[in-house]
Amino acid sequence: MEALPREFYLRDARKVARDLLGKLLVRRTEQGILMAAITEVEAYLGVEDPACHSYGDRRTPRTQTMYGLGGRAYIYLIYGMHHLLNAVTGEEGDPCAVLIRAGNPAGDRELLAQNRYGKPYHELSKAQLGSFCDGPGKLAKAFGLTTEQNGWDLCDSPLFIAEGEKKKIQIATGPRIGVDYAGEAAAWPLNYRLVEE
DNA sequence: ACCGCGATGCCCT
DNA sequence: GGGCATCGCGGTA
Repeated sequence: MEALPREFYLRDARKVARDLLGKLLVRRTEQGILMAAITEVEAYLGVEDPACHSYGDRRTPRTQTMYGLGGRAYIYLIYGMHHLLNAVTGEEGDPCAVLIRAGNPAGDRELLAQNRYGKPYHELSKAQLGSFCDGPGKLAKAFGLTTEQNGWDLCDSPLFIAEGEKKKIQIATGPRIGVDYAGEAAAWPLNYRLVEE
């Protein structure tokens, strides 16, 4: 399993977002490997996007990672308790990113289950099985991600994104979630999700 | 099913 | 000191 190359990320965030659907998010740990197929993402378009943390060229300690070269992981804490994972896109100095909002667990689920619910996979309820990684906070939790991994290079670290199943997919777009404060920009069709067949 | 709300800490003004 | 790229619970149907 191989990480997507740097060039994948050095493009418009909207293109990267679409192309991330169906790809495999992977984390290697000493205990094993964690995987999920990406099913929902959102593009954040940098200094001219009122919903983006870097809107208006806000260079702060938090947004520093977004200003770096595309392909790094931008992870931050929200609401005092949830971590959110983004892939930085574009060239250095162009602070855009794609938020990974949801995925389907893949491969061995044991480590994901342990991180997410503190229980072995076979003890999970039906409801728990169905809401494993269906939100950005849940996904980060299942993968054990915190600000400790902020800045990790998705092209050269144990956290990366790999090619998924090659099959035809259908993509639905919509408004971005939870950014009403951004006014009209919240309605920009920058949320992308896989349509279930 | 859907709705409302509280949790909780860090960032930025 | 205000607000946040969320989640899960407990209420009402």
